[in-house]
Amino acid sequence: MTMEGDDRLDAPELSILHLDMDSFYVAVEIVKDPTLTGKPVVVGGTGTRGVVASASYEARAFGVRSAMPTSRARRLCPDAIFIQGDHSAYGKASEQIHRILGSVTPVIEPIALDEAFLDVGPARQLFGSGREIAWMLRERIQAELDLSCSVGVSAKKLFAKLASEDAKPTADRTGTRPGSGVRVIPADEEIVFLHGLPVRALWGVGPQTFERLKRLRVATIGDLAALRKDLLVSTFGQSHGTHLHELSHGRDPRPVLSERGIKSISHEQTFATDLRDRREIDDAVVRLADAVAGRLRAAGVKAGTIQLKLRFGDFSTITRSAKQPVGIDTGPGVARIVKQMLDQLDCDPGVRLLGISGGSLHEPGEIAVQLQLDAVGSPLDLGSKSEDDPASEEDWSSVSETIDEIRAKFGRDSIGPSPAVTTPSPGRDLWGPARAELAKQGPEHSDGDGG
DNA sequence: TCTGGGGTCCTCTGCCCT
DNA sequence: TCTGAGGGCAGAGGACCC
Repeated sequence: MTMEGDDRLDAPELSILHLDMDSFYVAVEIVKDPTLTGKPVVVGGTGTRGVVASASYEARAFGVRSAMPTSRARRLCPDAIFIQGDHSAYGKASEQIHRILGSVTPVIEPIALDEAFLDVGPARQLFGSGREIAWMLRERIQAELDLSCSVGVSAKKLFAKLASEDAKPTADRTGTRPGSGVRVIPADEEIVFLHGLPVRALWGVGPQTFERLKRLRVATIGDLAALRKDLLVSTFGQSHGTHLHELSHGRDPRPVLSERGIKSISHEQTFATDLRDRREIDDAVVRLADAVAGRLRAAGVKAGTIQLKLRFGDFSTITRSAKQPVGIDTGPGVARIVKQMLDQLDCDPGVRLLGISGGSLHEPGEIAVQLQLDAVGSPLDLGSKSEDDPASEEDWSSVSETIDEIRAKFGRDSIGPSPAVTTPSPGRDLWGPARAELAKQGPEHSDGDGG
């Protein structure tokens, strides 16, 4: 089905697809409640400190954007319908989307719940050109899930990503306009397309880099390409400078990677009001540690490093991390390490956000324990076990297994350390302080399925 | 205007060792 | 024994992505 007179759009090298769902969270909410169709809808934290996770195009027409504080979104669009969000529903929709994608190619690189790169090179014989596969996927997702997406097609990830953005619907003060749905960028159009775009469109140019580029009088990617590589390297460092230089010239050799192992697992929570009482902070530590540990066990890994993140009332943020002699995957183990780090810090200014992350992940037994000649009094000295001894992690492991079994049967919040039971443990279905506010209302509002 | 949550990667800095 | 240079490593923080 080649478009007449333009075989370039079906060239065999155009096999990299970037699929991006259109205002995904809102779209899923509309499937759940079709009466929301055509209305300004905002998904995100509904508390005083939340931000917008996704906005319908009707809301975007009022200037509402992702990552915008919800308080501002409310001012811009007072009539918008604000929804806390239901991450489990988004996860299920994402699984269904990936099932459809997987029926076409096994080479899928998930970027987020609503976004993925695909290499459809091997699928061309069965399903046609990259452009034809893009339309087919788009139509199937619309027909089977009632969700809309935009697809970019190119020979490189860089252009596939920019093309999907170009194919998206748009919204501004003058109203909303549908996008093309699929955009193909053939090889001979790459540079013209690229150099006309604002430099902010480039992958890796965030607010900070954008400000520094502005000072170099760079507005478009074409302007960036005109700069010498050594200037970019001296301004942004070897890695980032080279990256910008290469991308600005359309060079992007990155393959679509279907296997991307997780490197860390984290949970963080912004509190409705800053915490000053150490007991309240410890309760939050226990909840977050329990959530992180649960996910570590679910992933079948242990953490070799535990990281603590604190954001204070003035928005200043610090991190502390501690390497562990033994892999950690239990809530009490994680909590003990974090509390030790907290003991060294001054929380008096008030803790706005607390985060816990497990890194240096490895399978149980993969690494292990760092051998020490002087084992007596070391973490390996099992003869001197105590609450604060990392070796007691072993004791908690069997308890944690039992907890996991009970949760599998009766729900996530059916059992856990007391702060995690009375307050829903952080999950992925609420944003921001709204969760904490909900938690304050009592256990009957727990988002688990009870027990 | 007032800034979420989850994750990755990079740079800088300080410490330790040779 | 002391000192400085340089490499390796880990911790902390920043920037970016969705």
